[in-house]
Amino acid sequence: MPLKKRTPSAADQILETLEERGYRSTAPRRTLAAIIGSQQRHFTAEALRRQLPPAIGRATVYRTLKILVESGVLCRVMLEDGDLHYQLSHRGHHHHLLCVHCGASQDLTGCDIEDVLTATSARHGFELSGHWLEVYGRCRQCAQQTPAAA
Amino acid sequence: MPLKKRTPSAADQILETLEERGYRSTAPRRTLAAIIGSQQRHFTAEALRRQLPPAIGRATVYRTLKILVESGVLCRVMLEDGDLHYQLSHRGHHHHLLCVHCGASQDLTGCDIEDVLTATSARHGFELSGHWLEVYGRCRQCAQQTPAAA
DNA sequence: GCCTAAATTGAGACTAAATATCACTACCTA
DNA sequence: TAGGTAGTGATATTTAGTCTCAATTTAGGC
Repeated sequence: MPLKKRTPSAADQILETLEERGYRSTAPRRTLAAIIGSQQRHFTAEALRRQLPPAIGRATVYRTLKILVESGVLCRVMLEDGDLHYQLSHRGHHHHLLCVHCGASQDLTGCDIEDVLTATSARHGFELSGHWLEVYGRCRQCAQQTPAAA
Repeated sequence: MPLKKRTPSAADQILETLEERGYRSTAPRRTLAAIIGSQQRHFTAEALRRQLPPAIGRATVYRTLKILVESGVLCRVMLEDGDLHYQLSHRGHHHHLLCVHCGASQDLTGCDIEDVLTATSARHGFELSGHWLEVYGRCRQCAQQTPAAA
């Protein structure tokens, strides 16, 4: 890839991806990109909207989120309570280790779960086409801070 | 399996579990149990409600479903499109193989996924507490009927 | 810079799923 | 069979999201 003057911010990268995909660069999208790029955690659509200037309509938020998920910029995270959140994706198929204590999330890639799944499904005569996995627990830090029970 | 005087119906088993847990046997619950016991597939709360006499209020349906999930009678199934369904649980922690073609679901137990998960999480310093896995694909029958593509 | 077609936007109506409230009712045990 | 309590259901409300459509904005050719 070509050398850039400075490391592109997350927001820049988001806008770039949209452009590559033929989406126009608009003011609302630039705002969205900036706010999304600044998120430290996974977030819900509504939580995001609350951080946005009210001039940006609900429809735009949901439309943009959908586009960003399709484009691989964001991925959807299902919390233990069924809440659907979003977070910046680090590309490719992966799963999340979600800390139920502090809310941090860590990507889980290159693991052998896929293989196990394929094999197990085959045993059941199933032709695997996809799966959804979320793993809940406590991250290293939280586990240390609150030793045994919750 | 042991021979019983008569096999208790699914509905009976549901009511029994509720009683064990200290819930009262009421007319609405008996109706619910009968209908739930007769389901051939996973179902949504609203689909269930449509099969119920309209005299049974929405609140009762949702309340009862919640109780039944807590009691382990039902388990929640997340469909690929994000729809939350319920189905009779065969006890214990398990996952589902969901056929995206015919909607059938098959339990996935005694597989080695848990071990892989535990090991992988540990590598990340994670203390695993739970996970959610749904597997999508096509069951043996559907795979045979529609050979290659969808 | 100007112009236009096409993409995008946002207000707001609408839907669907689910929860909350609360007066009333039915259960069941003493 | 009386009475305290669990349970119920009508209804309002919340939440999360989609849809519509007129008005606006953008990209790109001139």
